[in-house]
Amino acid sequence: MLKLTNTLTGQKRDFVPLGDTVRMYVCGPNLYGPCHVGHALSYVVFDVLRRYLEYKGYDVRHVQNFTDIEDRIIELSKSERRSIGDISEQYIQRFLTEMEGLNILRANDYPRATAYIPQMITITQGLIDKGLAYPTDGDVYFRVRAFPGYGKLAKRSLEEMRAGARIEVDPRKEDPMDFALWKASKEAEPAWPSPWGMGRPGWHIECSAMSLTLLGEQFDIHGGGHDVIFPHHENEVAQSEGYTGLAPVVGYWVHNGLLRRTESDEEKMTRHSGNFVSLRDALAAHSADAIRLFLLSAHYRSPRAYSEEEILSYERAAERLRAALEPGDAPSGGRAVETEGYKLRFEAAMDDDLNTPQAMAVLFDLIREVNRGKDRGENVTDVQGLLKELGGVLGLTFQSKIADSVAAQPFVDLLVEVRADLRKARQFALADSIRDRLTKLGVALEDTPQGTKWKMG
RNA sequence: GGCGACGUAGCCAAGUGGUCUAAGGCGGGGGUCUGCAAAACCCCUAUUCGGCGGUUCGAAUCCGCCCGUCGCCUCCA
Repeated sequence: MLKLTNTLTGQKRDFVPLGDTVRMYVCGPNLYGPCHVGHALSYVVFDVLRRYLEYKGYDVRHVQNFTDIEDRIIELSKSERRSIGDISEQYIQRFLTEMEGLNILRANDYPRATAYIPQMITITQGLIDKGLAYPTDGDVYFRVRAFPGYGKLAKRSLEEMRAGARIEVDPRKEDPMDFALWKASKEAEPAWPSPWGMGRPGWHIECSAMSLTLLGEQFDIHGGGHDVIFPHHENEVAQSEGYTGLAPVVGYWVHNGLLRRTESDEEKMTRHSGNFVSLRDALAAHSADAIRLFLLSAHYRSPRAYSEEEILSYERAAERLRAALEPGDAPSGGRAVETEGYKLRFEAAMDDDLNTPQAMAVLFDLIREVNRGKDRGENVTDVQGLLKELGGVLGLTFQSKIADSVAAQPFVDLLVEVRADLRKARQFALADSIRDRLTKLGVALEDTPQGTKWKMG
């Protein structure tokens, strides 16, 4: 039985979906810039959650939003004199390419905020009607003190938050913690007609509108980074539960820990500070498997530091994984290796709030089992099958980053053949010299009883 | 200042009351195999879990204090 930690209750509990299909909403990116590895951590974590749910036999409906209307996109649009649609389209394409590069499964829906303006207006009006929101000068604010549970997700009282407020208080707000559902449009900004005049939505309302529309008034999982608990998700709870009168809106709030840029930096990655490693750069330098193994090597709720060196160490581990899946040359039908125990261990680890470090340990034990079986001349197809299946739950591709250069292939083959003749003639000095030179060029040779194998990378 | 996490080998990281003289990865050392390598396999690499006290028959795991680090407190995955 899968257990998940719910941020709202702070407790790890059995995962029981509300219906036949698991409904999962994951906070997606603001489209004002490229994604970084911190985003990748979050999306990989929820990709693994989805894959594991599907492995366990659930149907999963996975929705991830695109925020295409927000202060920063508007700023960018002004400074670059491009339309919001143009900018968001560019970053959506880049996002999808990078997700594919990381082997993250496509969500069932990628709703864009601007496509849900009518729903946001409906919810906003509904909250006004219930006395949970009030319009002022074309803005509409949520009235936090009218919502009794405000602060329950972030586990903070209104008093505590008011005391720590570090932003100048807008005098039109009834309470400093009241937040905008709708903002009156300023000059030269995108705007939509509403009962309160031309304007645009606040940031938080989009997720309420899209999740309620696409997943229903109550759904199973809502994911995102730890930094988005307050105010974003806190406000979403207030909006959604305030509007529908149903609680909880989300069965399991799941939040991943944040990624820092480096050990020495001691600061989380953020785009606005420029303190980040772009996902594109990471993908250019490393295989998807190495990046995924690195991101999954700590529990998803732990904060991490990005480390090239560490990813490189997982590059080697990923290479062992690939090698283990190469067919053994033992006659088929030999003694098969027992696999059931490994499968159970893997499931027990994943059931325990997605303990991916432990699940990875099972994978590495399986690799050893495969290699041992190969050495003994046993039939390892079953173990390899399990390794591939469980690795697949973690979204591993078993592909190396650098595809062997097709053009160079015949020349390498030629050198390897020449070297084989030299070895036969016991001309070892020359043979070794060829091997050394090839090694320096990035071609690794391996002499096996079946002949010499080589690979690039 | 308030709230919440965390501190385990050279590095990363699981484990949260007895099976822990602590998983797994990377790195390092030795061995088997090999013409020599590589890969693979085998063995070794924390009697100890930030420090000091306490609870308990028993603590890395619970409690208290201290030291250090991080996150949130309307930009944020």
